[in-house]
Amino acid sequence: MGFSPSDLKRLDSIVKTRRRVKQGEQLFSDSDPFTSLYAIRTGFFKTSITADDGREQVIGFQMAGEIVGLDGIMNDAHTCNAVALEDADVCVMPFSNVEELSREFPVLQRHVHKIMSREIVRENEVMMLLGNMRAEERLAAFLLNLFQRLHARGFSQSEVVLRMTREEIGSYLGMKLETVSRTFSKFSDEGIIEVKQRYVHILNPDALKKIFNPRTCT
Amino acid sequence: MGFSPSDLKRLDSIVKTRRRVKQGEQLFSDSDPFTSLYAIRTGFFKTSITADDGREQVIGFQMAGEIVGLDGIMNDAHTCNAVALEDADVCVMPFSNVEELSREFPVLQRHVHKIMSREIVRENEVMMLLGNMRAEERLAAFLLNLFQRLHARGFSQSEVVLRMTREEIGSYLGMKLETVSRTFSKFSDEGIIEVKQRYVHILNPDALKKIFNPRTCT
DNA sequence: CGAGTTCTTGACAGTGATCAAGCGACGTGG
DNA sequence: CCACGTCGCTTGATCACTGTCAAGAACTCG
Repeated sequence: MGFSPSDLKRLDSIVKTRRRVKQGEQLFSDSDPFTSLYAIRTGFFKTSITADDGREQVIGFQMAGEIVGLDGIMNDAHTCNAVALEDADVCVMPFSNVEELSREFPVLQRHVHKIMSREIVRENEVMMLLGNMRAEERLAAFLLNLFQRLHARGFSQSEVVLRMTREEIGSYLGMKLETVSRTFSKFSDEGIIEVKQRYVHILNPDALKKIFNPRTCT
Repeated sequence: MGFSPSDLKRLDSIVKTRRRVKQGEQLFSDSDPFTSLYAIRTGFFKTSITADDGREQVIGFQMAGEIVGLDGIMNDAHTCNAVALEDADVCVMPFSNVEELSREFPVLQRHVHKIMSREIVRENEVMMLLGNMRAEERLAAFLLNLFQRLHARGFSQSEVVLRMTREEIGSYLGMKLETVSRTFSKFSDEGIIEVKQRYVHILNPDALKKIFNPRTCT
């Protein structure tokens, strides 16, 4: 990409610190001081915020290649929690280094901006889900998105063992765990998927797409 | 702030282009090429996305001092629409200039990052609203947020003439316009607010806070 | 002043929440 | 290796909140 060896060495310094996070452990939590962004190398995370009265809202599920911690930049303190849903390995990227190198390498600068913009656009889409869609549409969208991301990482596009509970899916999608369970069962009865606890097998992806977006997928 | 006159001149160049947007007109729309961020000088905007089947989701309402267009960075194309809800005046900030000057002035760079992070955090909060809250809580949160922002800009903290319709409020909050109207009426019956069409007068802000967050405001 | 838009309100219906019970899977320790 | 306890999942019955449909009132703007 046109970098000199010394450039590459400096760029590499950003990702040299690693941190392991065991399943169930927090990578960071609400009100922790913000120092770094984290690039997920392996593993699976959920991020969530907690209201004063204790209600939890899952903000997203993150997997290898994705970045967490962007929420902390604003106030130099994190505003959400990141918990590993399976043993994970992350690159710790001190944000001051990221900023320093961004000033030097426009390609990196652009990349950082795109990552933040992508997160904004992703959340816009979630708002559409939560504001306009019904339970079946939400779960269909969730499954399609999850499988698409897994497939991009070389996993099967039709089978998965979920890392999150029904309750966590429900929190993300703005519905109760019972409704998640019932909707899974409904899809199963209709032959669209096969479900057994955490195991999910997509039998008819087109049917899911049709549920997600009735108009365009006729 | 320690800038030389020539620095200031260059920084100023970022905000020299102005654009007027009349009520009802679009500042940009979905799939427009992305070139610039826009800083609102005066006026009031809504941003929204439209699903393939036509359903609209209002993403946010923006007022003086706020930045719109961040969604476009990701793909060099906008992914939402920005419509003026009252005559507006914006600074057009070509994003390539913003990036160039960010490389030169760390203070500006940090500022840009914070703006993007703030937008991410704001959307996290909206997800909490949409995923966990009931109609009354959503509307209370909406009013408190709106008045807080207006007050920070020197407007009354108790009276406002809304710029948006019931339908737009409903879209933002994930509820139907009738529910918005009924909830306004309910607050009015309870003596918490006075409403007449677009005019809203907060009589009892503490009651609103209690509705928004029952636990902490007892 | 009149047409069209926006808002309010009522009656009713439906989706999803709540409450409750039982089942299944998994892990730990005897 | 099996028994048991815990946690997560499924399913049923009922209920409440909000959506839908409808009509009329209030307001806005040409």
